[in-house]
Amino acid sequence: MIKESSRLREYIRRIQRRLGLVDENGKSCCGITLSQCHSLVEIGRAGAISLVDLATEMGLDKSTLSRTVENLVQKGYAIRETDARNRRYVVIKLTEEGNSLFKGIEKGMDDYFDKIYQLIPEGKRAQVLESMQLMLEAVTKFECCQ
Amino acid sequence: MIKESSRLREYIRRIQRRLGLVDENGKSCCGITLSQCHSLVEIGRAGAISLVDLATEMGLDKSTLSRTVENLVQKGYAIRETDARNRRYVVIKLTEEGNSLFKGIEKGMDDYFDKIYQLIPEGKRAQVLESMQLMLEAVTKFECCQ
DNA sequence: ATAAAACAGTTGCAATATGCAATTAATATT
DNA sequence: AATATTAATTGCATATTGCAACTGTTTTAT
Repeated sequence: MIKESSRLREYIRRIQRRLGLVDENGKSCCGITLSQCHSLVEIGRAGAISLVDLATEMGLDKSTLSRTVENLVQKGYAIRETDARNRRYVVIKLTEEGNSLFKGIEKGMDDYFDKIYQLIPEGKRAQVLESMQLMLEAVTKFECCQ
Repeated sequence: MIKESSRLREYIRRIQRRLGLVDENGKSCCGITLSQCHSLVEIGRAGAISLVDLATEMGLDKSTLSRTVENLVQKGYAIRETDARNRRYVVIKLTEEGNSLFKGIEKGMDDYFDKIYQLIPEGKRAQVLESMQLMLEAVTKFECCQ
């Protein structure tokens, strides 16, 4: 007999793998790498963000993000300005072009999740949604209280 | 009003991020890299596997896996033998030491998911489990039928 | 007020990961 | 028997990542 928590683990493992593939596919259409894509989306969501905040948000070293942002700037998708109120900070934003790329990525992901959602039996959708929320709460609780 | 599929997307996004952190922590205690850890677990689960099968299973190029396996061999966690029945193949297996590392990783992950499962309200656990299964079915269906 | 500490960001360095293409060796096909 | 296919390895190029050192800016402490 298999433990229920093991079943949970296995489901999540497989879902993660599938979603990883989606991520990979998304990459190829952007003309940017996956890391750059992730950074771009974070910047787009934030609107404007400093380097350390971006690094913290993404769980990566600031040096890594410094370079990734540099790449996005090179490609014309982002700009860096020094923060007038505190000149240690840079304010990272998307350019027009970066913003439309961001919107495109967001739309692509939304479309994907629309389709996924439709593939869940209609009578089960609300339950799945609630369950994902419960799942998120569980993993979040674990983080802070372990 | 936020679309339900967008809520789904956001939940999954955050869960993924949390689980990624777990993965990262798991890494540091192993003395091996995350990629090596993933490969080791795949080999451990398979018992014995060829390089191409491993690469296919993990969705990576066989050259990448060739090197990762080489690293695991170097560290004494895996062995490569040529398959007697078809000498083009190598049979990749874990050594004693690799196997106990594998078991340790599996145990760590199982313990983690046990705790997560306990953090889900008792009356909701069965529902969450069923929902994860439905979610997996949905993303799998999308893959094959899109 | 000035010296020291803390902080944000960048850059040099090293390790790892990854895919493609070419190569080698073994097996299957014609 | 010759050719094609397949499994694995290796050379090459690129990307990712973190740590540590360094610069410039702001905050804190004396």
